[in-house]
Amino acid sequence: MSEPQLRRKYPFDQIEPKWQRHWLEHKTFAAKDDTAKPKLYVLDMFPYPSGAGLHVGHPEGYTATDIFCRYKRMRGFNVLHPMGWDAFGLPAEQYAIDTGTHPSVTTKKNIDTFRRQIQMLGFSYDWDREVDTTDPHYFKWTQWIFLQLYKKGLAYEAEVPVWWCDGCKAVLANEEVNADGTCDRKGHKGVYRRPLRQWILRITAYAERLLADLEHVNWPHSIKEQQRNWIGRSEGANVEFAVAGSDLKIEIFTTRPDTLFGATYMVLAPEHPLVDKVTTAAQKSAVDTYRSAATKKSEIERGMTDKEKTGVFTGGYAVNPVNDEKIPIWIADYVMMGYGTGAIMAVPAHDTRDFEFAKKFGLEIRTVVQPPAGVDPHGFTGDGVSVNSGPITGLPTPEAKKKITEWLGERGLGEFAVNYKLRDWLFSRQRYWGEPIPIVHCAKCGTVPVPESELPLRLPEMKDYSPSGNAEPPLAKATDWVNCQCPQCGGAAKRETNTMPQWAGSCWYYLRYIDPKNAAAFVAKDKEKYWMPVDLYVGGAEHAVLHLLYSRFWHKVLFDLGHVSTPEPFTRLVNQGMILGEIEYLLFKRTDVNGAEFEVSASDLINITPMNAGKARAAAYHKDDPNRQVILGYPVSEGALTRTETGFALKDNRSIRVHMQCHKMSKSWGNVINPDDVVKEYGADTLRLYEMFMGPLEATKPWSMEGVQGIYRFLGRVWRLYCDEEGKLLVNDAAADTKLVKVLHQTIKKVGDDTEALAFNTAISQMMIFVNELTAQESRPRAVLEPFALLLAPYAPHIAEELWQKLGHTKTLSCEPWPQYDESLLVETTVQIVVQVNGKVRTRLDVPAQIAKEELEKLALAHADVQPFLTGKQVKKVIVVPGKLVNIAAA
RNA sequence: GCCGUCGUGGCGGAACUGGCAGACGCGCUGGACUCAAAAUCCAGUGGUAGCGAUACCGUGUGGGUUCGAUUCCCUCCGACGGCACCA
Repeated sequence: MSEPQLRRKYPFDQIEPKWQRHWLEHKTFAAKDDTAKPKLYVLDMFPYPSGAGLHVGHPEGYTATDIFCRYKRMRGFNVLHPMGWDAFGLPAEQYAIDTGTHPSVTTKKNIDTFRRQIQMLGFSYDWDREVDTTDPHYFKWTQWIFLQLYKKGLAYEAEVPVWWCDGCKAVLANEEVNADGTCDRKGHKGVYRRPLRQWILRITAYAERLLADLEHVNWPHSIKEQQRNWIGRSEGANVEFAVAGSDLKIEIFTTRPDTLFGATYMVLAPEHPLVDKVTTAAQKSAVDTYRSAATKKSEIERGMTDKEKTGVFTGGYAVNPVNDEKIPIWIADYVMMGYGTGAIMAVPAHDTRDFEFAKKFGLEIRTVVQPPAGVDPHGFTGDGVSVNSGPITGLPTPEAKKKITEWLGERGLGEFAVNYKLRDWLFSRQRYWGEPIPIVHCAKCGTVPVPESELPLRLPEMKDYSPSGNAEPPLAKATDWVNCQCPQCGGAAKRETNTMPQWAGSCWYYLRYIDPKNAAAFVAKDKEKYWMPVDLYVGGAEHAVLHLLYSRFWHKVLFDLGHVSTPEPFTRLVNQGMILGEIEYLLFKRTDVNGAEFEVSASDLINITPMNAGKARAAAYHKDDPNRQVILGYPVSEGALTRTETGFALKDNRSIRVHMQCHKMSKSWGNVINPDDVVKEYGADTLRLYEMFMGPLEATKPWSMEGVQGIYRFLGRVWRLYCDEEGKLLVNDAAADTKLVKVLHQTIKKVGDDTEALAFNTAISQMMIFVNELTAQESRPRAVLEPFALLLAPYAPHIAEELWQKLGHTKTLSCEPWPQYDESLLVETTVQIVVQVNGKVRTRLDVPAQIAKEELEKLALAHADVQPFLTGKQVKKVIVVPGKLVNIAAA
């Protein structure tokens, strides 16, 4: 591949560095805090500068926003488009532990690489606003915001069971634990619960607003839905059950208070504090055994074993407040301590879980909701009509809920309640490379915030950052740093040794860009007011519930404190889709007992599962093999294949079908495309344009090197429209013919409309149509080529600038106004009308655009190609859509 | 299991509020240029039948609404993403 250097179709290797330098030196894209122009704040999710460098996924979103920004500048907007680094985090620290290099050194190096790579793509960032979350001038304000939260009572310490990851030797947030019990960051398996003193942010206090305000943002439906699910609001009632023979009360939460009359037992979570008190002597050993087994399992393991329900009777009884019936109290691990009150009333007739449990343990199942006719009431969880339910008998479910809640309220037995799945945010990490939490622990004064005047609180220099493994953060070893004076009483005190999680710095970075050098405030009020909110935010969907929920939370706190002027930070959010590796073809082979290999047609396989072991890329079973012997699939080159009616098959043996697949780019799949290589071979403009041409921004799509070459050819053709092989200008002042002018104006309209709508792929195809049209012509009129350079500029800015300069302009085209199209030129004088008979196209008519309906109908009916389809039939109806078609309904 | 998104040629994908399905690109086929190749340019390219004009079929499946459905409604199938004993 790399031997004969591809002949340059145009000198991108000279043009691109030239213009990148020009833009940087002239600060072409510096945003001015200029209130006269309409503002536009376009934000990219800033990257974590990993050692691996830029990935082709990064430029996808960055190119999209860059095109939008460049376009909007030409439309007269004052655009803020910044970039920075989310640079705290584990990999740099891990690297430090492995090599002894200080994380700040690694971080700086990685940032330099990322900056170089990003600048090499010609993005129009305002580099004077670059931020770095590890810069003390930046994290000073991260710490400051933490103190505002602390002062508002939104940050607190607690000894709580937390997710501990043996692999990372650190606590994970709920959000960092995968559903299968592994760590989200590294996939480590040893993740379990352990109690630890933690800093926690009271995000639950904002649950209602975080949910409600989703109504007001223009975000993808799926992201909003994910946030709603994560917050998990549900309405119901808290109800108190007395414990029989004692003064104890057990509070439960239910979303179905209307089924209270069907409660035949109660379940406590094994960790519930009242378990000991309700357990009878006879049941004590059984309960203890069950409980210790349950605590050994993590909450995730419990969730995963979605098989048999388990539980133990405590021996105690509760009294159902609605009918004074005694019901047994059980403990079972299908009830979680972390949700609601950790206790439930069990209504086996109308709750799936309770139903299963009751069946297993032979507990009473009592129907209290009558389902619609024909539905089995046992295990019916939908809405119906209450039966056998005292005061609410006969009421439909929604009314029954309301009425019984009122009834409980009047008697002091319960009340309306709202519950959330959302838990408070575990905010501390037992690691070195993060923002120190600006808190001092004093024996006399307790927890004391570091005075704001002493911020930033820097990390101490350390030689050994390795975590001790016993949950003692590495900072504890920096005794000179830890031992300090209490800011309040002046006595001996110790600093907090936990650090903040990586999410902290990214919670507010979009605010710092607005005023990145301000030493007196995290952002000046007037500037904040001018630039906020962010008009467009583009990034990956993987941040749906983490970063995006956390930053909304912080923003709302800052809003309540009067520091920012908008309740939501990001007006519009767009997720760019993932770029997958190239499509590969797999040939499946089976080995028989003698070791001979047989090729197997993919059409005979089931359960084809991608895998990566040795050379094999997928595993499958033969559809007729009851023994399920594993058959492996190996990559095969496209050249060995041929097309058949049913798909791709081997050239040599057409009965052997191959399987097509593609997956996420990753080192292990060996399908990673490095942007550096693409830029070197084809140039940045090609990379930008290709990534936008692949498909809709939001879609997941596979990489194709041939597609890159197609774009490269296109840019070569663009270049040759303007100049010859020696670079001599071909453009002349000859008049453009009307057809060309028309295509130009169509292109101006479509590229403008599509860019506005972020439909970059179709904008590019329109530019291709324009170039194809012009290539077919002899003349090269300036009147169409000049505006075209401007249209191309947001997409392929380097080549556009160079051509603009060749056309004789001395200033950058970045500030030129966007070309205007002339509506009158787009109007067709004659149009082609489709004539259908019963919905099928039978002929086409070229007619004047203004033709009368009746005239058109007459022409259509009389047409020679139409007549044969009408003979022997009666015309029932004729539909005429002006400018489009005539449809004759005949029978 | 629940929630969400989506199924269009050989491939990536177009198609405004229901109105010519397959724009544009890739790939492939043929041609021009060349000693030859690369590059470039031109032409063709959903399937089936036919020399042909043309005809029939065709937007995951089955149905419905409509003069007309890739688009709207219902059923089922499949893919992807998220959540997962949340009371």
